[in-house]
Amino acid sequence: MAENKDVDLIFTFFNEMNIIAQLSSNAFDRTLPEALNQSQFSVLNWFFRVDSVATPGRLATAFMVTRGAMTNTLKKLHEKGLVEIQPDETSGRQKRVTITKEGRKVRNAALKSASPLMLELAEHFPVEDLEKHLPFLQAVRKFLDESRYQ
Amino acid sequence: MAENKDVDLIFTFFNEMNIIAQLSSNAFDRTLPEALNQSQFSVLNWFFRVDSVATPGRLATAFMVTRGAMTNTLKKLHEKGLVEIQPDETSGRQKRVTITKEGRKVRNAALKSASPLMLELAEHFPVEDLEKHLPFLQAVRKFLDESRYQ
DNA sequence: GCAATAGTGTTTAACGTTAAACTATTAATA
DNA sequence: TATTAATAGTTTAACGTTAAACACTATTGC
Repeated sequence: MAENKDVDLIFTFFNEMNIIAQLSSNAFDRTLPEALNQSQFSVLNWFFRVDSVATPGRLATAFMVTRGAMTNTLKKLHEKGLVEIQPDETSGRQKRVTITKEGRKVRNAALKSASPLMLELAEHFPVEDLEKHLPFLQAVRKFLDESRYQ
Repeated sequence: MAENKDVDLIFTFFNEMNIIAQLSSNAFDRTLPEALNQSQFSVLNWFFRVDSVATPGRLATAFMVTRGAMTNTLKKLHEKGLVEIQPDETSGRQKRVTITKEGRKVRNAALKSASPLMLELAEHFPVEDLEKHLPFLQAVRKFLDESRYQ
C-alpha cells in the first residue's frame, strides 16, 4: 500500500518533469527563427528522423495532438512552402505530405541556430548521465502510454 | 566538443520529458472533477504546500506563468468561491489571496479522486527508483532555471 | 449491391496561455 | 518635494490547442 509520502514523491517527480519540459521548450523556442514555432519545427524534423512521406493523421498520432491541430500546423508550413500536400492516389480520404527543398533548408538552419543551446547542455550534462537516466524515463513514458490513463 | 550523437541524445532526453509531462498532465487532468483544471488545482494545492496567503504575483512566479494568466486562474477560483481576494492593507498595489474553507474541501476531494492514479503509479514505480533519478532531474531543472536560456 | 459503420481530414467555438499596452501605486533620486 | 523608475495587477488581441460537429471516402456485413 502506498504511503502519503510516496504520493508526495510521485507528485514531485512529475512536477519536476513538467517544469523541465516547460523550461526546455521555452529555451528551444527562443532559438528558433521567427517564422517557425516548435510544432512546425518538429514536423519538419520528423521527415529527417522517421520517414520521407506522411499523412496528416500519422503526424498527429506521432506528436500526440488532435488531427485538427495538425491540420493547422501543416497549413502554416504549406503557406511558407516548407511542405507539399498532395492527394493520395490510392486513397481518397488520405493526403500525402512531404517536405520541400526549402523545408529541408529551414530545418537545417533551425538546427544550426539551436546548437549553442545544445552545446551548452551537452557540456553540463555528460552523455553518460543522460544515458544512465534515459531508460527509466522511457519506462515511465511507456507505462503512461499504455495505461488506461493516457 | 559535443558530437552529433550527443546532440541527438539531448534531443531525445528532452523529448522524453515533454512526452511524459504531456501524458501525465493529461492523465491527472482526467482525474480532476469537472469544475477544476490543473492550474486551478495547483493554486489550491499551493496553499497546503507552501503558505497560507499569497499575492497574485507570487503565485505567477511560483508557477512560471504570466501575471495575466494568474489573474485569469484566480478569477475562476474566486467565481467558484474557492479563494478569497482582498486588498492588502499595507500596500495599495498588491492583493491578498487566501484559500477558503470550500477551497480546502474541493482540493481534498480532487486529491482523493486522483489517488487511484497515484496508487497505480506508486505500484509501478517504486519509491527507490524515483528517489534514484530525482536528484538528476532537479539538477537539470536548476540549470535551466538559472541559465540565460530560461 | 446496399446500408451501416469506421476512418480521414477540416472547421468551429471555447479555453488557457503569452506579450504588450494600460492603470494605479510605491520607491528612488535629484 | 517633485519627477522619474519600478512594481502589481488587469485587459486585450493573437496564438495553438482541444473537443465536437461536419463532409467525404472506404470497409464491413447482410
